[in-house]
Amino acid sequence: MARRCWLVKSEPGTFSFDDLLAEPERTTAWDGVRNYQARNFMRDEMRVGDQVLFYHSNASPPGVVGLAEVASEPYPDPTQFEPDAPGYDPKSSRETPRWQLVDVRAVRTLPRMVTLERIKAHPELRHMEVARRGSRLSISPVDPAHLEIVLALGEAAC
DNA sequence: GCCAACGTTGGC
DNA sequence: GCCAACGTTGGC
Repeated sequence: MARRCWLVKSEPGTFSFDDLLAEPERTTAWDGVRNYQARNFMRDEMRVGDQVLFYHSNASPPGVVGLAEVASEPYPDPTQFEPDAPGYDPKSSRETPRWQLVDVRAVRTLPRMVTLERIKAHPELRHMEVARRGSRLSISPVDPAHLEIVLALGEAAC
């Protein structure tokens, strides 16, 4: 099966790529996603080993800062059952959980972050979901060729 | 902090 | 099923 590539957004003030590196096994459950399209990607299409671009949103500047990978099969997001969690969903039940997630593991920090500005200025990368005006999707599929370009741009001498 | 874009909710 | 109101995202 062809390898799939993804981009996930995170606000560095909430959870940065350095925070991910600091986790045990450099891995965390990608919890709190409450958007059906993003959930469907995790539940139906992500596979262990898929490459993931880690994007800092609401940052200055915003951009891709690291490479990660999918590190688990999908499973129910435990925070949907926790009344005190921001992602608590009273309409979900343990019998038929509404929200699924995967684990994400850090692979490496990019020597040079690839800013949204550079992505938008690139003749091919400008077609990425994250470059779309008004794009709010927190998990999006990435063309493998685009991922390779982003990684190349993220090398120090480029 | 502003505000455009977008998703969700709920009245009808 | 429509759509206005509302809340959130996220660039700037």
